[in-house]
Amino acid sequence: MNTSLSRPVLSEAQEDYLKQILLLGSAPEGSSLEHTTAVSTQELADRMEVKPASVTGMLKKLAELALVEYEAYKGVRLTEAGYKVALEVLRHHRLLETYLHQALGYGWEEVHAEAERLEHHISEAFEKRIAEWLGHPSHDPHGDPIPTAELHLPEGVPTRRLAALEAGERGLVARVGSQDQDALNLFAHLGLRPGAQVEVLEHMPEGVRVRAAGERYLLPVALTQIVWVAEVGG
Amino acid sequence: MNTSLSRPVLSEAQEDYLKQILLLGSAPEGSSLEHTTAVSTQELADRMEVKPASVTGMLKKLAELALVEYEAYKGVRLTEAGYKVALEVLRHHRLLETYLHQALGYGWEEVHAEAERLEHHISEAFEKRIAEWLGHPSHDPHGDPIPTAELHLPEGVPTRRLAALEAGERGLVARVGSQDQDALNLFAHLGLRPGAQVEVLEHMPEGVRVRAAGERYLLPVALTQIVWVAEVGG
DNA sequence: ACCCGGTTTTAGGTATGCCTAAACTATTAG
DNA sequence: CTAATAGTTTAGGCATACCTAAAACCGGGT
Repeated sequence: MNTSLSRPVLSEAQEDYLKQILLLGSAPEGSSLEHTTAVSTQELADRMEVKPASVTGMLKKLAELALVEYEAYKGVRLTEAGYKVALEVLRHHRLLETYLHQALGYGWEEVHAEAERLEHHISEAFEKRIAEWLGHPSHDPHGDPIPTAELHLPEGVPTRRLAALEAGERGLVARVGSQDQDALNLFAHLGLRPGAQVEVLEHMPEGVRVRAAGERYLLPVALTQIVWVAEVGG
Repeated sequence: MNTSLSRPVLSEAQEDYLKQILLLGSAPEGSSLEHTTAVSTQELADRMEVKPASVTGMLKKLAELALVEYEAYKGVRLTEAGYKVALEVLRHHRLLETYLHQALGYGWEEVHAEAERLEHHISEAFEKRIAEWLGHPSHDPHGDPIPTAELHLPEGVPTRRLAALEAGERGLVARVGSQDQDALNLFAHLGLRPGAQVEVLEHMPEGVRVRAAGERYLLPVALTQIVWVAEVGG
């Protein structure tokens, strides 16, 4: 009954590369392999905190395994097989984040680092048990979609960046798309979490004045690019 | 607030060696560093499923880190520092086993493999949260004692091997001390789990006739050495 | 058309943790 | 007391996954 008979055993590093190629190559709301773009060596090197030369080496290895299509000087794309692996890793990650939050009381801003380490080490049995415990959730605590057991990414409701709201508009935080711990801590502190209501009060040169959790803040522009907002009634 | 400031970052392999040196060097009921015996290269090689040459190499490295005392041809012992690390790993392992059993519904015979992989990858925060969720348990699902947060091994009630009971004697299974999955599966199947009552019916050349969970079995001698039994009323 | 600077790749090196094969040590049997 | 044998260590290799330094590429601006 093992449905992933064909899955070769990959190293932690290899899984991480595939996951990052997926994340970097996907549009913020993209969901299928066809909608991904090629990812550069540099981008990967930055994200993985590794030198570009190391990335080149790994990409060659992944290309040999037919998990990516790689042409020198032109960036990488996932193959169908590589996409599957990336989604599996992403499913582990996001299920773990959700479980840590719901079952163990971690703050939504704390779950990333722990999940990052565990995602490569849990069995399919573990994945299944936490998914069942959670009732097969569709989104993690950051608002990111969790790939299904069949490895499809659920479509989300339409969202816009917080930066794109006009003064006076309100919305519900749908997703906080940051990997940066400091930014997450700040958002958590401000009560700007998925599910919360926000209102844009005013656009200023240094940022955006918003109201969230009953308080007003001036949010630097960079941070308003990271928060995705859905219609209030939607 | 980090209480383990001094703890150097060790590799997974190094942690595993330290753990096995502790387990192999401890008497079945032993609990302090003074009561441990030296462990041979061969024993370690067998347990870790690795060649003796590899063990020698690792022991040299651990000796340099002052985690073990090692003299060529004479086996290894843990130092105070190595003992601490080993207990920490053991605590992670046994807490995880307990958590998998209690919180996620794993069978007591299934938890070992999953815990084995996860023990090296959980944070102190994770350890703390599952310990709290479990109410700071003193024993894992196999009946093995869990080192406390302060890294002391709790004393157990006195136990004897099932093999040592006279015909007609009864007792409570206190501990099933096996790492072998097949043996565990068998015990689980027979209902011979920690907490269950057993009675020795008869000693025979090929094994011991016992009654457990209302049924009678002939248990091979080797397996009766693995099961530890406490007084019924004790 | 060409040059410059950033990006990417090549070449060569490190550390870990395992392997095999061969040399060595210790202990036990005769 | 020596010789066989079981246990151990040394020597030399391999794969992974990183690194630095230097060479190769490529696209934009003049």
